Amino acid sequence: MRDTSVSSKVSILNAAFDVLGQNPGASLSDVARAAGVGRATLHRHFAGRDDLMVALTLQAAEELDAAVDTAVAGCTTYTDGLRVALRAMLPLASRHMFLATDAAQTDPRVKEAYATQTRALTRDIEAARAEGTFAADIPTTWIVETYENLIYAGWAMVVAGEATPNQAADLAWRTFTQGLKP
Amino acid sequence: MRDTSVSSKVSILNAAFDVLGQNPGASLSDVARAAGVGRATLHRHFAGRDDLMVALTLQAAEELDAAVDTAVAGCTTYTDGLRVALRAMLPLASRHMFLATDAAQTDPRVKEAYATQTRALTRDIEAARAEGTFAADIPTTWIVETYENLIYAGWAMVVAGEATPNQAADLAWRTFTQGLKP
DNA sequence: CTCGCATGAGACATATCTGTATCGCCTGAT
DNA sequence: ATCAGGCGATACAGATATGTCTCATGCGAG
Repeated sequence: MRDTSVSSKVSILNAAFDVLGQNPGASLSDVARAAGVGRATLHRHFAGRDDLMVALTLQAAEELDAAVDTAVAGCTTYTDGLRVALRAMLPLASRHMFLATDAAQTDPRVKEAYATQTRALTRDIEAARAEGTFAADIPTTWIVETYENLIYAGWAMVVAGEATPNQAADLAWRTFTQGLKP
Repeated sequence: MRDTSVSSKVSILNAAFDVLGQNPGASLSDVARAAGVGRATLHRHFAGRDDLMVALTLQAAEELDAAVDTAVAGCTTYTDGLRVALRAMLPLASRHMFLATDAAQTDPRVKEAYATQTRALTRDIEAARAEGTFAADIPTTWIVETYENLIYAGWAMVVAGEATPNQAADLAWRTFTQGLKP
């Protein structure tokens, strides 16, 4: 078998991340054109829009897992793990948004991937809390919410050209722990 | 003139905030049904989807302005103004999102409303910075980004039933200024 | 060189959305 | 009571998206 099939499938997924990320209502024709493949080829690899959305979401989850796992490999504390995970996740923020999208949320695999992701983050935050990183009277759910939204904020800075990914990650982590006061 | 016309127009706008806020790709039939009016009536009040989006965005901007203006009336410092403005904006977060949507961004009135909103927030943050509220080495653009994202985070807490609007606003403001550390 | 297979282009049918027009009904004003 | 105007329901046409199928092409494996 030629390897063009896997190649075009990857092209479609990458183009779909771009096109559907910027405009979730874009047509599959737009996605196929952006991928440089025929519309029929897209339908050969994905049954339809829903199938494509599920594939995108699962790949986003996979990429996030891989990036975070690699990044936190050398960390000795959970707090430091959160710091480097934020740095690793920030450039993938636009893909991470697919996880939170309701679109493919009905698929059981997607639901499981999202739940696993949230559960892992919650667990690490609880562990970091035990290390004394967070105030005792702040709910864990708020910490999770803050963590994710600061990642988006950082990525917005990068997209706006106001910061490099690492600068944005440092700003986000500093704000996460200390806030903006002098 | 009977007042039913303004009534149904308001119904449509409110339903559109809900329906299109939750699913931007929803059809105008869905909006009309949620508003409890016929599809034809929707077209009588709004020329089409674009027109409706513009109306939603302008009303969101207007509501935000009014809420913030009322809230900050008695504030003596810009820093305190930011604090109470956050509290006032948080319950309107789902409508504020329409301002950031690219959908109606081509309309000049929408562009102006969005630019005015951002400019006012930037100005107030600069003024609060002069009051010593923010560290000198943090860019104003990042402060703006953080402010808006913490509002969304707070609203997410409210939607999830994890906090009341005021509790969420307090958490957001505390995180904004001091971060999450003990 | 020849064959297999994925692909691109395009035809085709179907479904949904959209915008417009029409008609009868009902409500509230006079 | 009468009347004007807003409304719901419905029909209709055009546009777009979607899913399926066919056919010729080109590239690589054997």
